Amino acid sequence: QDIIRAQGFPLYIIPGYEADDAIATAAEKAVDSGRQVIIATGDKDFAQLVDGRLSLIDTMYDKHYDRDSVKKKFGVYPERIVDYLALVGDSADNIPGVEKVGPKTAVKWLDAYGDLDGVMRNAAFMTGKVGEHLRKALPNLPLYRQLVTINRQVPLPFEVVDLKQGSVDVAFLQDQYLNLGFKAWHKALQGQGGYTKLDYMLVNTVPQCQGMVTVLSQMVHPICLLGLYDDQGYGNPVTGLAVVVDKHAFYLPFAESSEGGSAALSWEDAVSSLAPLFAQKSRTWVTYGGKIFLGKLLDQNNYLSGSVYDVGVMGYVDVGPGRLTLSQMAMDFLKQSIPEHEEVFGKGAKLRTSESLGVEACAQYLVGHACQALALYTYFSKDWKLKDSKNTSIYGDVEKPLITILAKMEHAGVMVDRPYLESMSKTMNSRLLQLEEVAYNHAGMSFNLASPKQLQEVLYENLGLQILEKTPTGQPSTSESVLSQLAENHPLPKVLLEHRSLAKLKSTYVDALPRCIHAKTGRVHCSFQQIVTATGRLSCTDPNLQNIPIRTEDGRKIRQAFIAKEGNCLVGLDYSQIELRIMAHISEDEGLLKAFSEGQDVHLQTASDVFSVALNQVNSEQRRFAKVINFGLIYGMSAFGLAKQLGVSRDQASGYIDAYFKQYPGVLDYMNKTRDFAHEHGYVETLLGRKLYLPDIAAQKATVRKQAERAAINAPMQGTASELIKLSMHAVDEVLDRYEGRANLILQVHDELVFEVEESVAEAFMGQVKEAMEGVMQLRVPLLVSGGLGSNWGMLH
DNA sequence: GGGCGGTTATA
DNA sequence: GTATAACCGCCCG
Repeated sequence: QDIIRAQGFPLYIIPGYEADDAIATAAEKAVDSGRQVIIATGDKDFAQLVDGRLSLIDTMYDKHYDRDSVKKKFGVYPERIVDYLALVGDSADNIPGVEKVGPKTAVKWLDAYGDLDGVMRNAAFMTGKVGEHLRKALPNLPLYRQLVTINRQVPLPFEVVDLKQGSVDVAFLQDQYLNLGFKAWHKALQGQGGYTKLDYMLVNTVPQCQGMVTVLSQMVHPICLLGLYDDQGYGNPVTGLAVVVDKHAFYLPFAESSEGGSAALSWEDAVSSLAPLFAQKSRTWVTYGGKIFLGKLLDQNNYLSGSVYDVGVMGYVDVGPGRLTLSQMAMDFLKQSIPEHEEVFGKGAKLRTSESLGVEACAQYLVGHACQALALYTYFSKDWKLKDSKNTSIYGDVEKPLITILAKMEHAGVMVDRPYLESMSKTMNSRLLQLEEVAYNHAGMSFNLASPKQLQEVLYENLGLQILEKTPTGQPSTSESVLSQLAENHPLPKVLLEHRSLAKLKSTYVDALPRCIHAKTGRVHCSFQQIVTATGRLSCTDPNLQNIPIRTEDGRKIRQAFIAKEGNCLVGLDYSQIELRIMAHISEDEGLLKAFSEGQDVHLQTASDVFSVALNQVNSEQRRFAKVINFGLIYGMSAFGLAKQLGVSRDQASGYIDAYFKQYPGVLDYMNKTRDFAHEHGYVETLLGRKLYLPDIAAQKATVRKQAERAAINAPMQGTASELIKLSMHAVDEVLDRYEGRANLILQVHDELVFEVEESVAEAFMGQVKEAMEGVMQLRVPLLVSGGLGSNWGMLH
């Protein structure tokens, strides 16, 4: 409403009346005062108002309606429209009309009998089904006609002259459009009416490319490189490249291949021409999502020797995840409008290829984005401290060196045993069919076991089992924890549990992984995401190799499908209790520090302290409880949550927590201080100074706020752990250099690194990596790394 | 075909 | 009780 007023349009709200009626009344007044009136609407009801002085315009379809065109469109003149609508009905207004009567019948009747009254008088003579329907609707037809008739007796609080457009409040609109992200309107307000055409040089031959390189090599400015891909997945071609430096912009469209003497430029030729530039050690490169580009260079045995500034990663370090597309950052930080990839290329089934879009459109898109990337680099470099108070830079020291490492990992890929998984799939399939049969027998009917909706009917309506938990939407839950409890009273839930876990393993891993094996390399190349998590962790997609099963026996078999190439083995090293050690370090709690420095089993030590028994007197249940408490603390748990997890009363759980904090007061102090800090600042910090923002920390709703408080307690520990392993990846990268290709880092799983190493050097390598990982940070507690090696990933621990 | 809820795999 | 990604069914247009 504010925007409508600021646009200079008078806005009237007349309580108790429909807008249709107010519009019609105003229109009639205007006609009476001798004016020609046009109503802009898509609503067909208005056709009843049309006469010589009043017409309609449907802006959605760019159509104009006068008397004759109303007759042409509906088959009747405006004065019969209400009769017509009463017969046909109007779903938008909830008028049913006469059943089975559509435009054809209505027009036929109205032509034959003049008007609705005529039709009604002759209802008795109508033959067939429609005749019956008409007679059935007869009593209601006058009401329908009344309902579709627009009321022209609305008391208007204005005169026709008041409807003139007033002045436009440009400043207000500019501000609102910017805040609301109405980019096109914002741009239109600047009087530019769309995106500015950019000047760039088209580079589509090898000599032109060499010419460009000659120009660029003499310039010292940062160069922005932005690749274009129809599909960002591993192994897909680069379809275009924008090169922007200072005031110069180039666009290189890539032809499939330049073999056979074609003059067109191929990606391979471009890399060869650009190689001298890539080799410059002092060059600053600016990118967005540059990891993909680095991967493409690795395919060509090439890489960037200079510094890589990825504005996506810089944005992530500065403001955290979310709103990190170039388009969003350009708007948020630079107040500049460029289109999203989706706006130009579409999405889903309607995704367009760069070829179908054409070189000019791709060039406009990519060069525009490259210009903004360069501007964002400038913005982050001056406005944003590359060095902070702790003399470390999250971007420069943690994230920047990681980009190349991630590109190398993805490029290396992982070997997966296809025949092994395919045979496992068959075994699982027959077991699933068996379970299905058994389940149908227990249920007394067949149904889709994978449908929670159908399952819920079977369990709670047909079998009458007790509803123990509800889903967030209020439906009775059929989750694992519920089914486990129900299994004590009925045989079906146990069968479902086995079916569920087996089906999950089969669809997510056993069947999916072979489909991920790349045709050219014979390996699986996942994608590590560097700018998505709230804590600084990496995530992994396409496929996610950070959630490969390990806990169950069946699950572990899937790990065995991850193997090493001929003559190599897999080496895995992981930090033990890393987050708990970080908590000990940050909180400086004496008891916890002591537990770790003495090299104790920390859960055993906790159990001994909390339950006041000697170390050698702790029983297995006490140790299990202590372990749950230790984990719970890292997650900011409450007595309620602990009780649920342990299956004890809330009071008992509360007692354990009290006993814990009494033994480890420094931990309690840390929790309180962290929560307070989060409330005061809206963020918390990792050990290296990364700010982790908590937008919900001041929420009105207690549940939302409490959740943010728990996240605040967890974030410094999870975040610091993520930094620690990132630093260890840098350290390990140097070890890898010494092995000259005989060892490669292939996976990172939050506290674990997995390598593929030549068997002959594996033992020695493992020792060096362990040392590098343990020495990556000096904390108040020692860092302990345990490792293992074997022919597959299932054998490493 | 796309989006969402329910569920489950990992650290 | 923290942090993720992916699968399936279901519902919508």
